[in-house]
Amino acid sequence: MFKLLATDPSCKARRARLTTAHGVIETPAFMPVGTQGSVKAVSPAELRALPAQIILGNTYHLFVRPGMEVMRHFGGLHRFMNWDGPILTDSGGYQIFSLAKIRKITEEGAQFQNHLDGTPTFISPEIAMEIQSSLGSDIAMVLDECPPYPCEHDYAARSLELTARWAERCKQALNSQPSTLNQLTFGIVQGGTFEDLRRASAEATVQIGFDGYAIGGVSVGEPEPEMMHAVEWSEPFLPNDKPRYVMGLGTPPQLLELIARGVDMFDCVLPTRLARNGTAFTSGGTLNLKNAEFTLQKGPIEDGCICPACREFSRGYIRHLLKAEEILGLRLVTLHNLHFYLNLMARARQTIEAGTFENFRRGFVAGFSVREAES
RNA sequence: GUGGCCAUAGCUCAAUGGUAGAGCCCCAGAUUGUGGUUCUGGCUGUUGCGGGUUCGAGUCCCGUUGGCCACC
Repeated sequence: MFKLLATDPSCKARRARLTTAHGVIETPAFMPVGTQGSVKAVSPAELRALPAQIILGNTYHLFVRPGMEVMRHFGGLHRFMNWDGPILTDSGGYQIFSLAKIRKITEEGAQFQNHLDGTPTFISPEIAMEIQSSLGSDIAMVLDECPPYPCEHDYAARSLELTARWAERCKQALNSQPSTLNQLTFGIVQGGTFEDLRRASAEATVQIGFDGYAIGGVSVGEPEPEMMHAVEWSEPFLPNDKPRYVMGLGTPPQLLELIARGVDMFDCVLPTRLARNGTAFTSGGTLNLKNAEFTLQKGPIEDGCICPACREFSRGYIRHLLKAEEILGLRLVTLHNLHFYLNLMARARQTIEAGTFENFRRGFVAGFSVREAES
């Protein structure tokens, strides 16, 4: 169930509410990534406190480890990891891109030599749906092929057609699985960086009919303008009354730019991954907290921030933890970065409701670049 | 006291008598449906000290200082 609550008068930004089996998601929403049944370095209790509304899991990764026998034994991913909120599971399509060296694509599906021990691992559209059903996913993603950048028009065209045929098979598989009645399923638009192919892919995916639509095949190495075009060329052909989800994005300014282009949902590893490498997000841009300039700084990562790291600890202490490779360091920066992303979405929701989103977006984007411009 | 081995970047160590290097540390940068990873740059030297041989010495010779080992 997806309900539009407000739209911005001067851009395509939407304020909406998506209802899933494990709860409601207020959009625009950011979804922390928990590939292996864990948002790296933080507990479900900490996620709830941030507050995260929904998290991601990954079909491919959970399929190879711990495997579906374990998952079914524990009654699904929610119970296994003790997260009772909504979970969206990526289908493994991205691994077709990221693990390109160890997989082969056929009409039937994707054959991997799994990345842990080389065991042959086959994921078809039907298997992807079955796995996500076993995981107890609230939002399942169809299996797609995510082609790399650059990608020739001809390959992108054949790829999106394969993705559409796989989407159709996912839909058929769902219809024969009564256990997935409470599960939402999203289709995925591909089409590379080509306007005609983005439209063709969007129309083909909408034709099949899903509970929501993702725009995939972005953040695969293309320049930012190409990425924005890929979204702009897909969005007009997606129904207004279904959620739109751009997969794998992005930086804080990118999220606001994409919200302005009509996107409702995001996931991205940047806040969690960069945190583990010592980079913190602030309204002025990113800080590499390992840098020597922070050694003696007593203030928080960001003034006024109410996250667990900023409430209690100084930049200098967190820098020390990071340099000393103390686990607490990357936990604190992860909590801060996730709070930053989630708070950014909360402010987007507030300003869309208030009709001031465009003003907020312009101000934030300008402020975020200040630091980069100075250096 | 005698004999032997050793001494090169902050650390651990390379370098036929022929432009003193590597790894780690340190200082920066990259990272977008996961990558605590990895990658890319950068800084760093009276080769313990003093002589000598040589066109040329980290390298060979003499002395000296310090460390380690063995033996009286």
